Amino acid sequence: MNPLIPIKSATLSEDIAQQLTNAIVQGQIAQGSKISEPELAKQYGVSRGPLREAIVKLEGLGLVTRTANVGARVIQLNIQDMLDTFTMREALEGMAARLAASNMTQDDVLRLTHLLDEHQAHLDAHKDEHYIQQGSNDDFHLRIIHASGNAKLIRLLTEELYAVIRMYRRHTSDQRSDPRQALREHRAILDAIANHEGDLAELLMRRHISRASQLLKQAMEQAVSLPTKAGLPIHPANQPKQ
Amino acid sequence: MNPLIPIKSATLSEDIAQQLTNAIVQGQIAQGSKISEPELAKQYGVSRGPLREAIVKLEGLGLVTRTANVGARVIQLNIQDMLDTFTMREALEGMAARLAASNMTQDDVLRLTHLLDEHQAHLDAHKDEHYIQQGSNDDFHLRIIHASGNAKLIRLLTEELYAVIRMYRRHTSDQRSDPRQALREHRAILDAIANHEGDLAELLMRRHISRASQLLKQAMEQAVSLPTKAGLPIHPANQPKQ
DNA sequence: AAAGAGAAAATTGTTGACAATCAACCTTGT
DNA sequence: ACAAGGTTGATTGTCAACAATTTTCTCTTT
Repeated sequence: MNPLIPIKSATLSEDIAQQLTNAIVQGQIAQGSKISEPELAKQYGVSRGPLREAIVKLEGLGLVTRTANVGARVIQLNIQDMLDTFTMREALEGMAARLAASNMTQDDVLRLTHLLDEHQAHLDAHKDEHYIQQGSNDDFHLRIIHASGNAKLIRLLTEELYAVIRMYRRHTSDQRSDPRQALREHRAILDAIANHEGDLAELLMRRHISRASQLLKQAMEQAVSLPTKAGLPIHPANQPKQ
Repeated sequence: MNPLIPIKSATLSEDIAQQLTNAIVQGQIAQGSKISEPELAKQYGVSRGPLREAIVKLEGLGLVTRTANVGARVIQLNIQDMLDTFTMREALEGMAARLAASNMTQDDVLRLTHLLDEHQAHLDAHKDEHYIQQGSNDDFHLRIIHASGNAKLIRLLTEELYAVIRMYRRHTSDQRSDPRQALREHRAILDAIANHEGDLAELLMRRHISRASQLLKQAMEQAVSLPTKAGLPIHPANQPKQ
């Protein structure tokens, strides 16, 4: 289905890790399903060596769990884990906002303001399309994170945690999220940063993420009470255990 | 030098990862030195397969950096990375303290109080031996972290970050750290938790860690101005590049 | 003698085969 | 009929050899 498509990086194992990550985040490999090494190896046209390395990496990213002599399974999204993850995100992105308030120059702030203006314009033009907003929502957060100037923090948030976060957002079609409210909150955060008010920036970022987490929670609670949603097919053979 | 010693876990790769982690944290493998797959494989008496998996895991832990077709090197400790790491720790353990303030029962608090009393007694008995205090210092922090009840936070702090943190503490013999002061701060944090004052507990934990980070920074600044310290041997063949 | 190009050695990336473990099925006994 | 035990099949863990890339050394040239 996905036999060695586009991006060729230096090593096969990196490629596979990338592709597997995307496949899992986008739900092409169902959550809770088993990862069969021979099957995937054949599918991607590589041997089991690089594939195993990729799986080990995914385990580090928290996308799969491995048990010795049994194999790897894609994680099963659930409310508690989501809340736990977003609480961590609160702490980390809150700190990022605080640091950004110290680091960002007038120019940086101006560029971010323009970005938010674009979001506003885009919002006015396309009244309903929430999903496109998703990407720009990320944009703002990623900019703040990078503006923190903390290399370790950047790596943790953008390379290790974001895969799971995106997975949660993607699999729960949070239609209830209000892009205009989010934009207002973004502006408030940016204001605090522009005034170098680290405390306030952190507080606002935390509230912003906390609110998003509550919305996601409601969406997930509604989802479980509903029949299995489309887009989340569970193949009989891959069914989660127990 | 370390050919397959004690702990046998389910899989070779896990063993090796564990042993390599210890060897790096304890400085038996010098920072900045190259990791030779054939050499280590022979040393541990395994083939290169499991060894490579272990190295991939260590890369996830941030203990080594890998470059394609070149190999892995142990990280090189430096002040900036230390500060970045401890800033993250501030955010995360601060949040852990806040959560602990909500979660811990009267009994939990009592048990932790006893632990701190033991530390006090130990301190009174052995006036000077800082290094033993190190372990008990960890104890307190680990207890708080676990008391947070946030599984993701626990995993991140205790399994992914602590190796590097321990490495920083071990390699910079921070004799300037004052165990009694640390103990006082621990008591203050615990007080806040006992009173369910999340805000205060977070604030105090942050200050506590920030202070430790400043002390470490001073120790590292002093260390670099000194000749190569004993316990950090750099073999000619393993010398860091450039 | 120094610098650069080229060849040789060593190391990493990848593969396919073998060994060990687990899961499912079948058989057997009560 | 059901439970327990063993057997078969498949999957994971490990190994040793091959391919590709990098590094080192040597030889040539200026």
